[in-house]
Amino acid sequence: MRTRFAPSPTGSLHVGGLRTALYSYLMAKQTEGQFLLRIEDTDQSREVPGAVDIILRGLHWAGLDPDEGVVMIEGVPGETGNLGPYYQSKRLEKYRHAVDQLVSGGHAYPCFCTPERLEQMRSAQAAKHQAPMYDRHCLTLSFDEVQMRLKAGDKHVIRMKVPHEETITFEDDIRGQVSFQGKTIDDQVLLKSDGFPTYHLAHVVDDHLMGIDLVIRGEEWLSSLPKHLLLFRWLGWTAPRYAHVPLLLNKDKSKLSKRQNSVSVEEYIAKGYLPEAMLNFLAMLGWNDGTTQELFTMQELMEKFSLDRVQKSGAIFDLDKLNWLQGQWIRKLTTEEFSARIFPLVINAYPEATDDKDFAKKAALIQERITFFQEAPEMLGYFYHDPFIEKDLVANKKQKVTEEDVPRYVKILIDTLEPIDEKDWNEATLESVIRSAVEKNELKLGQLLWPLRALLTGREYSPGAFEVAAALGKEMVMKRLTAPKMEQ
RNA sequence: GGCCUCAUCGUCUAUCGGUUAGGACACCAGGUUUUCAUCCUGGAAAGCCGGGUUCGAUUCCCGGUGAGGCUGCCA
Repeated sequence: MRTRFAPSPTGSLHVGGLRTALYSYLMAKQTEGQFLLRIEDTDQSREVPGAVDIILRGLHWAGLDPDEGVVMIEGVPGETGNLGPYYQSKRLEKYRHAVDQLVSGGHAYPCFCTPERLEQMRSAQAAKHQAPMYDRHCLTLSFDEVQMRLKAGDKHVIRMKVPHEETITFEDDIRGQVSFQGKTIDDQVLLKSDGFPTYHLAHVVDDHLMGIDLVIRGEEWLSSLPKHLLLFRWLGWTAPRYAHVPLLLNKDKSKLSKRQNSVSVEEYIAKGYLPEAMLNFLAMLGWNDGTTQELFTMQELMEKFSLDRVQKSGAIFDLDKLNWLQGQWIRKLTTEEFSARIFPLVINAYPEATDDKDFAKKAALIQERITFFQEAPEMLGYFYHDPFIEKDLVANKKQKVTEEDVPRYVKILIDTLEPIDEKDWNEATLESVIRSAVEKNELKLGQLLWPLRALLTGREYSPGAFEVAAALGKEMVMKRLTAPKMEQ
């Protein structure tokens, strides 16, 4: 099966687009088919330089590299495949050819109406509570007049001539049977006056010529599907199958928008989301495998995904769930992977960490404690510089450590830890000696551990006291206990 | 306004006529040999409304209501 993703180069890759790309990719891969990328750059006014690069990089990040069409070649956007070009702006003659065929078949006609006239017409229709539709004014022009104006080079568009008496019925892979009455369908512009096609024409021509047999796209396209089907029929082509996926929604249930959400994949990449988490999240928004499984790898998605289990209603883009997934996937990384991922961030903040042979050990301590790699430097800072200790931090009511107790507890800690030999300095030893000190002094464990941890890290929360002390080494621990950098 | 689509906990969803309507996120409570996090246990939380079909409807049909999408020489 051949599927495609066909975004417009408007500057960013939309998460909704990434989801349809994912579904398309999965459908292609399940059947060992191809997943293509085509760039829909037919609106010159909306084009943004560098946009294709962004799209390609986003897809690559997600692991959805296209097999054919516009692809990254040695780091720059290029094209591969023999059904190109894969940029619509380079396919103008193909659209022109299709349009000629439609016009000569009587299914399309030139329209010379000015934007001003169209606007007037629409507001008049609105005033009468009528659906705004082209009134077919230019269809009343005589053959000779049309020829004359064409020859004179009058500005015009080509519109499709929708049969009003017909009802168009079709089968959508997600929604089932849907039908439209011809009289409610507008005579869509197919070719703009600048010679570029509109989406409708370009989609039909390209998806036919590129051999696409399943089109997966957002629900916002459902109402223009009858137009597309008409075009396929008039051109004598077999239409592909269609699957209109439910929309991604804002909290207020409107179509996911920039105003209310981060909608571009680049933003999520920058925030440090794992592609695994994003893909998992996107797959689950509107699809499930029928079991209670929540975590899916790309491999599992490839095996289990199916359109008939895709939801019909829109899904709110719930960041809480994404973040939970992110945490799950962070924890699934091996210690080595996790460590390698946070290393550059940490040495950027603490160059001292560069030569730290035990970095991976420290990294392991925080893997269960963070959701984003970016949190790592902050969580590891005290390993690389002596923290300032706020007075209020060491005394802690809940741990039954009063300000007056602190000196005594610290002394117990020093007396307990000092005798330990450097080579016995590890979590197990630390735990056992501190436990016996607790017993001997009739204290609660927290009464020693809280001040210890606080003095070592300077933080309200961190990995456990034993772990931190072990990782820090005896020298540093003793230094921080005996001469803490107190902050008043 | 017209056309189209959709409708189960706050959110994502399971259920293919018979269930104490299940799971997950979020939330609340408790536990997990100090904190935070993780993890575990428990709790609260849903079939939009009205008809019909049926022995029996969340499930099938109709109507209403609500929500969304489209209604551009944008995609």
